[in-house]
This record gives sequence, C-alpha cells and structure tokens, in this order.
Amino acid sequence: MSTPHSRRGNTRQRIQDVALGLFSEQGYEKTSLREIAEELEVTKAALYYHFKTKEDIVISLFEDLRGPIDELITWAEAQPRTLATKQEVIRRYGASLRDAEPLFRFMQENQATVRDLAIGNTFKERMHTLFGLLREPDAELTDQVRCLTALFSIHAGMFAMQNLEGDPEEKRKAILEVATELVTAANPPNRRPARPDSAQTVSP
Amino acid sequence: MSTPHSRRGNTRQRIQDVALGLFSEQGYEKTSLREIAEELEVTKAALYYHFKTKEDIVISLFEDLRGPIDELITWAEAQPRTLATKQEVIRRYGASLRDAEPLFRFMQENQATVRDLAIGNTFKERMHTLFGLLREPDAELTDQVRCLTALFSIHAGMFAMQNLEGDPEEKRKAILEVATELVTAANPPNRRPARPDSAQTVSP
Amino acid sequence: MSTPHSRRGNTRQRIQDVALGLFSEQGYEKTSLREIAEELEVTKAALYYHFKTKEDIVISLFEDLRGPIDELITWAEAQPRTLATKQEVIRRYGASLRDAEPLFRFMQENQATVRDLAIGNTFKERMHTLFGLLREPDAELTDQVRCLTALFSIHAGMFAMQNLEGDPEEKRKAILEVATELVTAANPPNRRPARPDSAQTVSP
Amino acid sequence: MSTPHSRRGNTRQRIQDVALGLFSEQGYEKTSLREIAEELEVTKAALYYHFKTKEDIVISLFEDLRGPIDELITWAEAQPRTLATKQEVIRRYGASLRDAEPLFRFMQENQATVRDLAIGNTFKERMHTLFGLLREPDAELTDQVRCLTALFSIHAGMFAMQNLEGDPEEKRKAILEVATELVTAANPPNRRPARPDSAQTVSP
DNA sequence: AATGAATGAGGGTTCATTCAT
DNA sequence: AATGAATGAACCCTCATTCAT
Repeated sequence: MSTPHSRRGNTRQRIQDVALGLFSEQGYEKTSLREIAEELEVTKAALYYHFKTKEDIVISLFEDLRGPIDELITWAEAQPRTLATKQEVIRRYGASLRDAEPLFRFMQENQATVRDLAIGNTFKERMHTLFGLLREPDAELTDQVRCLTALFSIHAGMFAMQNLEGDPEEKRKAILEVATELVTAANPPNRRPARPDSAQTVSP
Repeated sequence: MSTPHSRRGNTRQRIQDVALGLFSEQGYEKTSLREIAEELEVTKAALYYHFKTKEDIVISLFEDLRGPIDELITWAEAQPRTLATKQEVIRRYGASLRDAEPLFRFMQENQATVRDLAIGNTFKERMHTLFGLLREPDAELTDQVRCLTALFSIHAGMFAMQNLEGDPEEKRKAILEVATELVTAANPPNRRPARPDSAQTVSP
Repeated sequence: MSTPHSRRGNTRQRIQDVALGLFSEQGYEKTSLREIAEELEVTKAALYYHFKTKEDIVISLFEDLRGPIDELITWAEAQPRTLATKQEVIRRYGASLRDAEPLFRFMQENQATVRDLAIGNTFKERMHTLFGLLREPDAELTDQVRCLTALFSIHAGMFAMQNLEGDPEEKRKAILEVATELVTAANPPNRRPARPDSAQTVSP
Repeated sequence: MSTPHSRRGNTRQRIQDVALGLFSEQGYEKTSLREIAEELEVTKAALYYHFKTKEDIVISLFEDLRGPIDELITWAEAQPRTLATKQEVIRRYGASLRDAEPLFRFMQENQATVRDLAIGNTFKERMHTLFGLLREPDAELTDQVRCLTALFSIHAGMFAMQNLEGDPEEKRKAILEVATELVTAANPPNRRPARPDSAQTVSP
C-alpha cells in the first residue's frame, strides 16, 4: 500500500497536499522544497518532474479555487443586482472559503509573497470584481467600507476565530450573518433616505 | 544634509526607516540585509553594529508601537466598561494605526513570518486583550464576531482601500465609522432585545 | 510526412540531426538531453533507447566523418609524397569539411569539451596524421607552420568568414586557394635554396 | 605566509589565477566554482564576495586583455595605412598573445561558451576591427582570406604547436613570420598585378 | 519503440552572521 | 562607528541516467 510502487499515479496530488499544508503552516518562503520532498519521502528532483518551479506548485493550488469563484462571479453577473443577490453572493463565497480553508489561510498570511506571485494579481482582480458586485458605485463611502468589511470578515474571520471557543460551524454561521448584515446595511431598500442614523458624513 | 558627516549619530534610525520601508514593500523574507545596507550606502556589518540580528530590527520597529497600544489598554482598563469607552477604544486604536501605517501593513502582509517572530505573539496577545475590552464574554457569537470584525476592518481596511478613489482621511473616517457601528451593535444598551433588525444600530 | 507514423524507424537519425544542430549552435554542455527530446517531441528516455549516453550521440556523429577522412589518409599514404599529392589532400580535405560543416563547427567551438570526449583524441590523431602527410619532417619550422596554418585555415575559415559578404562557394574556393598556396610554399621544388630570406632557424 | 591571514588582500587575484588555469585546462562549463574554491581553500561564498557571478570572473579576466588590444587598435588607426604598419600590427598582436596565452587558449577552446558571454561579442568586434586594419576592403577575396588566416594562425598556432617539438620562442617567431608573409602577400605594393605567383612573398 | 516516474549528484547563487581591524 | 573578508548552511533548480511498464 505504501511501497514506492503503490504510490504511483498520485504523487502530484500528494505534493500539492503536503505543500499546501506546509505553506499555510510555515509560510511560503520558509517552506523549502527539501522539506516538502522529505515529508513525501521522495527527492527534490521528483518535485520538479511534476512542477516546473516552486511557484508552479502554488499556482496549481490556486487553480482549484479559480473555478468555484469564477462560477460565483458568472452567476452573480447574470442575476438582477438586488440585495437578495448580494446576500446570496456572500453566502456562496463563504461556502467556497470553507472548502478551501488552508489555501485562504495561506493567502491571508502570505500576502506579501502572494502579491508578486503573478497568480496574486489574478486573485486580487477576482476580489475586486466581487467587491464590485456588492457595492453600488455611487454609494456613500461608509457603504463601500461596509461591503469591503463584509468580504474581509469572511476571509479573516475564519482564521482569527480559530482561537475562540465554540463550534466551528456555528462560528462560520455567525460570521456569515454579520457579513450579510453589513451588505444589507450598505444597500438600503429605498436608496434615497440614506440611513437617517448613519454617520454625520453627508447631508444637513 | 545627506553627506556622510551629517548622518552621524542617526544611523540606527535610518536603518529602521529603510528596513520598515522595504519590509512592508517586499516582505520580510524577501528583503535581505544586503538590500537594506545598499540603500543606506553602508556595509552589512554596519547593521550588525546597531542590531544583533535581522529579527532584532523588526523587534525594534514593533517597540515604537508597543507604547501607544499599552497605554490604550491601560487607559481602557481604568475606564468603566461602557459602550462609550469601547467606542473611544476604537477611535484611539484607529489613531495609533494611522501613525504606524507601514508597520501595520508589514504585519498584515507578513503574518506567517510575524507569527514565529516572538514579538508576534506579544502582539497577538495585545490584540486579544483589545478584543477582550470590546466584547462581552457572555454575549452571543454574532456579537463577538462584530467586535472582531471591527478590529480587523481597521487593520485591513487601511490597505485594502488604497486602491479605492477618495481622500485618504475621509476613507479613514468611514472605516472608523463602520467599526464604531459594529461595536455599538455588539453592545446593545438593554442587552435583551438582541437586535433582529440589526444595522439600524442606534435608535432610542 | 512528419506525422508520428511517418517518423517510424528514423528516430535515431532524427536524434542525430537535432543533436548536431543544437550542439553546434549552443555548445555541447549547454545543450541538455531534455532540449533535444523536446525538439523531437519525444521523451528523454526515448533517446536512451537509441543511445547509451549523451557522449554516445556525439560519438555517432563523429563516425560519419571518420570514413571519409580515413579514406583520404589511406589514399594519400598510397600516393607518392609529391607536392601534387599534398595539394590534392588539401582539396579533398576541404571537400570533406563542406559536407560536414556543422560537425566541424561543433569541434571548432567546443574544443575543450571534445578534448576529453575520447573520440576527441581519435580526431586529434587523424589531424596529426594529415599534418604528417603535408609537412616534411626535416623542413624548417616556418614550413611546418605553413602546413599547420593551411589545415587550420580550412577549419577556422569556414566559420570566421560567415560574417563576410560574398558567395559561400567563392569564399570556399578562396580559402582552398590560400591553403594550397601555403602548402606549396612549404614544399619548395628543389628543397635546397630554402627561401633565402626566411628565418635564421637552420642554416649550415 | 600562507596562514589565512597573510592571504588577505590578494584573494581576488588568486581567484583569477586559479579560475583562468582551470577554465583553460578543463573548459568553462566543466569547471565548477566549488572546484575553484577548493583549490584556493576558501568557500564558494568567498568567491561571491569578490565576483558577482561566475561570468563576472571571466569578464574580469578579459579586462586584462582589453587594454593592450585597444591600445594596439588606437595606435594602428593613427598610423598611415601602409604595409609596414600592418606588419607591425601582426608583430604587436603576437606579443599581446604571448602575455595572455592561457586566456587565449581559453577563448580558443571555449568559443561556444564565450560566444554568449556578452564579453564575447566585445572581443569579436575587436577582432573584426583588427581584421579591418589589415585588409583592403576592395581587395580580392583571396587577399581577405590571407589576412584572416594571418590573424587565426597567431591564435591557433600557439596551441596547436604545443605538441610539436622545438623551442617555444622559436615556434612563436616562425608563426609570426608566416603571419607576416600572409599579410604582406595580401597587400601587394603596386596593387595591379594581383600576384599569380604569390607566396614567394618578398623578392628584391 | 518509447514512456512515466524517479533518482543522486551537483550546479550557481544568496543568506544571515562573524570577527579582526 | 563601521569595514573588508569570509563562512556555513541552505536555497532553487537542472542534469544525465535508470527502469519498470
């Protein structure tokens, strides 16, 4: 079962798994290919048979995420730009994240690295597109911030709350609830009477 | 002004400045001491005259922040645990961040690194303490999330909004406003009617 | 014509062609088997089906040249050691070179490599034998140099003149003419009145 | 005298010496920095203190040659374009070569490498300039070949004759003599009667 | 006739760090 | 207050080669 032979055929997958684990645990730069190879009990050179560079491993990891998020964007763009749609975007985005938690942890904690990893920009764009789907361009600044915060609370929340007591699934729900609230508040039904209570920013 | 002579005596400071700049621009691991030294037009060895290790430079950077935040904590702990106090905590925290923006950007984008940098834990604890000052331990999970999100929106918002149009100072204000709202919502005056309507925040 | 099917049976030849092309373009060490395989759209392992080692590919290339040159030597040794014979040696040698230009370019530009490639010595010996056929052992040093230069001008000339304007075939002719002149000058008909002006080398 | 201490200050020079030795003995690609470092009893990293890259070592070696050859070119360009000048060019060029024999051997035997070493082109240009100083642009093709051959015989001759018996200095003289002859033959005094007899060079 | 998967050795390069001066 | 010279460890990556299939 675990002889060199029986492993054939799934090495690529195993590399991805181990790499993601280590990258998200220790950071990208601090994880060496030697380390990955050792944990897999293969040689570094074996990694290079499956991936052209270290960066290529990361790229392949991101590819798994691309699909779901692109689908989400495509779906949202086809919907009417209503509050209900936006709330559903939040919900679905949260679901995507749950399935890709380690990868998001990696992104979250290695932003400086991801930033110039080429794939990084791709992702930033996706985020910006999502943001564009939630906000109204002519809305007040505070509303824009609400939408952004909604998005980020999903990202950050997941990891920040790991230390907190409580059932993970319930925490997830709570995060989504708050994010939904934020989006809701940012998209008032009538649009004119810009939340009477809201900040003293505009209006007399 | 910038002759070798006029630099006398402030090299330590200059190292910190350049290091912080590069760390927050490129990330900690990707910034080498050689790079720092070159930008300062001194030798690497000179850095070691002023700092014992690379990590020591980071530590010294964090020290500038320690004071203000410790003061904030001390102050808050001496206040009554009211909503007003919590709102003031948010306000003051936001102010601290503005003064230390590059350092926070560095923290934000190099979490994986900062995490095992010893000083990292110190900071995490501070954050946790701040969090403890905002939340009510027996509050509902969503309220806890609100407080956490308030804190994070201050962190993340600053950088995420750099791409957004608009006057920086106004954006800052908007972020603080949303954060304040979140804390406010998380600390309802009466405590019973756990806002089902949410967001509408204040009201009599 | 170039479908996988039509290639059947001539892979060995194709490897040689591509290898020679790359070796002479980029040098032996800088050309990897991966590169050769990729250009042929086969796997590296396929190369090993046809050749035992990388060096073996080179050896096989040289083998094509061995024949013609050995014939030339055999022929020359059977002739009377006259000037006419020597001139014909030059002519024939030049002809061999034209047919094997890339291989000679490879030799010329990778001497350091060829030198310890085993086949290298074989070739050096052939060259020395040719040299022996042109020169008179008891001739003056300058005459020996003339013969050597004749040989080299054929080698080097071909490549050095690539940058020069002019019809390739005419350039070839010009090179051969000069080489012939050199050999002629090195083998004076009478032998005694060794160019009165020439070096003070021998003398009575 | 040979303690780590007494070596101080001349390491750079020692690296150049050892590197040139090994490069010209074994070839550039086959000489590893480890090898150079070991022969010097320093670490590879020490090499990088003195030279930015492996290529940089080669460049530094070529720099020693640049001066003399540039001087030669400058001098020649200031002279009248007579046969005597050209003969003197050959003489001086030969002298330069003697002082830089190992480097020329390296160039000669690693052309494929030198070709894409950046400095390689620089040198090729110098050679072309020298060639331009010897030949008459409107001369017949054979005369052009004579000039080129003159230049090459100096290069190649040096190494090719190493295997030949005889005093090195005398061999050098012989080579120069032949090269001079070639240049002389390529620049007939009267210019019209394009020597059909050639080679007999001098004559009264 | 050729592939897929892997290896072991080694490549050049960079790093944080040290220490005598 | 700072330098010049060097180290040791590690890095990512590439190579020629092997072998079961």
